[in-house]
Amino acid sequence: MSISEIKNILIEKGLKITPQRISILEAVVNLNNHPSAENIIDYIKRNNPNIAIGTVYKVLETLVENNILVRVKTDKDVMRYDPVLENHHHIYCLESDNIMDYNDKSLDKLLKDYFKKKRIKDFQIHDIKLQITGKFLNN
Amino acid sequence: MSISEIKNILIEKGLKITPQRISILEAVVNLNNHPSAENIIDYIKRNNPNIAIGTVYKVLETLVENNILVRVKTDKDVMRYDPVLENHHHIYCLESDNIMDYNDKSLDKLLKDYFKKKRIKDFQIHDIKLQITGKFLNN
DNA sequence: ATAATTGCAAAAGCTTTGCATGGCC
DNA sequence: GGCCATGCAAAGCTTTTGCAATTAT
Repeated sequence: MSISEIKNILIEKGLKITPQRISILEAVVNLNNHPSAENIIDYIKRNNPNIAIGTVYKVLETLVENNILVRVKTDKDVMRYDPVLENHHHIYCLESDNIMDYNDKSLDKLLKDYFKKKRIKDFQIHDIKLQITGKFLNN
Repeated sequence: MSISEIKNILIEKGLKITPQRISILEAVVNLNNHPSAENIIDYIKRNNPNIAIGTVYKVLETLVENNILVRVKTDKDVMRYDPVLENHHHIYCLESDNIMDYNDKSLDKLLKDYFKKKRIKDFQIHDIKLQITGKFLNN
């Protein structure tokens, strides 16, 4: 994702464009691995050593509020961040901190059809995400 | 769940039976709402004001290690705990911190059949949990 | 111009840790 | 009796907060 695409995302949401916001969003997209705040800070500091930790947290908060990122929680204790691209599921590795995206249109359709028929009482479903846990083979 | 059932769970796992472990496990089961450590401490202190916070965390750790409890992932920043009864899914309320259990055998079968046919490359699925988010109506 | 954002440092959670004391088997 | 669990308090981490200085529109 290019810088101008990132700028467009910010503009669309009516957010001011700042170098910090650009590099943070760029980091999350480029790291592409559901980074924690710490991962993001490390990544940015490689090229731009002057970014305040507080700023990173504030920017992440803003991006989550504006639906540009979502928080992903793991069994461990650190918050991780994911770009909102489209609805997708997550694969959690039992043996490492790896989180992989899982996209599967036909699964989504299956679930959609299933819950169209089978309603949950007094509940309006907004969305459904799968947490798939397991092991990667032969790595 | 009775105290003797709770004791049996501990015995089965070869864990020593202590009043603290019993009341913590009892709290998680009775609260029945995916309590946080804080919720558990509050609940226990009603009847037994002398329990150390550190102990609660240590016991929770032990219970998770022994597969008696699992940690529940939320977008917020607090860890919550859930008894391991059977595989079940979670309904997250968008408007409150409520997490509800969702059991659905036919859904489980659907998913099992689906992933029997559709494999994920180089990955062995251990289990699949749904995170259903949405709103409760007319409450 | 002015309203929003950043940087910095301090503080605020939640959770973990170390060690002496006490309790379970 | 021996070993494991508990209590307590301190420390550790991640995240949040307040405010002055800076920057984007």
